[in-house]
Amino acid sequence: MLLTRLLSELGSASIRDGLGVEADPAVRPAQQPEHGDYQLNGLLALGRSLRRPPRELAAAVADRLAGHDPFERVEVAGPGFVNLRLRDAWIAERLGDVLADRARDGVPAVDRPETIVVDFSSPNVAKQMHVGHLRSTILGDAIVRLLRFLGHRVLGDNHLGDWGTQFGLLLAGIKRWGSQVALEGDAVAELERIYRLASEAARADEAFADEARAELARLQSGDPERRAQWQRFVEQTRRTLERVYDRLGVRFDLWLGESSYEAMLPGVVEELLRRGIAREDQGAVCVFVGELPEAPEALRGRKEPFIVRKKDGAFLYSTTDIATVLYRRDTLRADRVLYVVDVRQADHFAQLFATVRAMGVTMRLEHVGFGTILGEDGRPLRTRDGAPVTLEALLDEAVTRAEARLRQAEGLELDPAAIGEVARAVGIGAVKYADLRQHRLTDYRFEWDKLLSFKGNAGPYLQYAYARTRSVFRRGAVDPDTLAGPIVLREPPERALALVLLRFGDVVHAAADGALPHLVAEHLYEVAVALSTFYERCRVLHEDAAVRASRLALLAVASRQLRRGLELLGITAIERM
RNA sequence: GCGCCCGUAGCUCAGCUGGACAGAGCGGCGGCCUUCUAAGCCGCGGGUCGCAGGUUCGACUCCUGCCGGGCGCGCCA
Repeated sequence: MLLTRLLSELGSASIRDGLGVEADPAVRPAQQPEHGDYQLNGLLALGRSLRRPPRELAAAVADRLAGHDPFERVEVAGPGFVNLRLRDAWIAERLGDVLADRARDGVPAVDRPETIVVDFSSPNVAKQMHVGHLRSTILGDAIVRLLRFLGHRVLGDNHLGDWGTQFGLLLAGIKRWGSQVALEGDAVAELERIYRLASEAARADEAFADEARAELARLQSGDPERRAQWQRFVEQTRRTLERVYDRLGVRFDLWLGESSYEAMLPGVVEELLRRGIAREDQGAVCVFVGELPEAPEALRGRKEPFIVRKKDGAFLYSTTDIATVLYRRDTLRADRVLYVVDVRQADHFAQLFATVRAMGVTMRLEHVGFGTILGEDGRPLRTRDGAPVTLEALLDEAVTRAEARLRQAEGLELDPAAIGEVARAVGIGAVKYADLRQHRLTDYRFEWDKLLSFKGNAGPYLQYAYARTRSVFRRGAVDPDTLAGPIVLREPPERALALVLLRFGDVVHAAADGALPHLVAEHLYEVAVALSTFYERCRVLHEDAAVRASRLALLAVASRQLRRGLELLGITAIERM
């Protein structure tokens, strides 16, 4: 159930009946408990446009609203708010519906499913993943899960950087510094080493740079030997990547790297030229995006071009990105594409979108940007020696630290054999939660002690809250899936918990619509807090049958919602900890 | 130079797209384990929402200017 939608519909109908106009009732959860559970703010705005006193309008609407089933109290307050207090029994019944809805936990699917491509993670071949890829991977995965849960056909696509200039450098570098032994060992680390040497050499030594360009030309013209070498790079890299994705629990539907679009590139440039969207300038083919009628405000009048072919004839990632848009439209039949990419690339996407709009592309394209992960010093996260932190090392440290914390915890309900598994779930969950906790656009500070603190708003707290619910079911020897209530709300903590739980549908929809997983994180934290308070004040198992049945049912909804919410964020729920 | 983003409690962050006295976590102070996990709960203290104007019945939210910080801007991705 979407509580806000339900209340909005009642609100709109009451405005229609009472005032004879169509208007958004602007339903919001009440800020203060004295104001009730929900409030209508819409009459204030309406007062202005109708030039009538808002309180008068609010009174008319409150009148129409008052009779309806959900409300215990409807009252006009302040300058023209309508405060709504929901009936305990109504809340309990709706929660009963959620309890019965085992498939969706009360979150309705969207009315109109779409095909949505989510472009995320997208690391480079021949490089290890480092923290720079963490947010795209975690955020992208959560967004995929959210959209998919709402019934969309979602294609998570790992748009690998598997084509381009770096391969010329790599091929030339291998000839010079490659070690067959090392390549058979940790191939990606070796490739990375060679790449570093080669890119340095290319800067210092023109002859070597030429050599690299020649290698690239041979690769791109289909030389079989180089092609085979490249293929090996891709395969070796993919194996290394899969190891990290496995640990993170991340899956893709597609691995269509940049090389997949190679054949389309000449055609893209031709079309742009033919249609007059691009023109040659200083030997390069450029789209002067600032001149396009499709240009957004921020790009209007900009002089810098969007270059789609270099003066040496080579294509760029801009070209590939255009081809990718066309492929996603024509072959994947996407309605929407989400690019989960660092916000610093906002200009690139603005240019890309304006260019493809000029080509007649109408599907929804959205750059889902995100901020930078900062170290404890407030600068972008790096190792002591300035190198980017690899994801593998980061995850290792998270698990190690989690295990150390678990071992020093008192009252552990864990047999030693299970510690490793729980440490993995807690460590990795903590890293993910630290990322998903705040608005994706803000830069955030990565602080080990905070994210693994095991107290306050951190990943382990949510996992702990879930584990506690499971513990009650175990101790009571009840199967939560067979509980049927009925739920009766007796104590304030029960009502507070129930009300929070009823918001889940609204939250999941809002999070999916805005690609804002932090809304789910925030909600789960509220559930956990409400649950802890409930737990503190209300006994469950040692009560008489009716109270016990009701509280177990309430707990079952909370338990499932935590599990579902964590799953939507890609965080493992733990049975015991 | 042009453009984008940010500035909210000592620290880390929310603030639902203008609404009722601005919220949470950490840290500080004080309480609570003979009852289903104290990794918890309850309470207290803490903010001129960078500054100055403007629009509005009403501004953390919208507009303008300034200050401070981050980032992006022809042939890398």
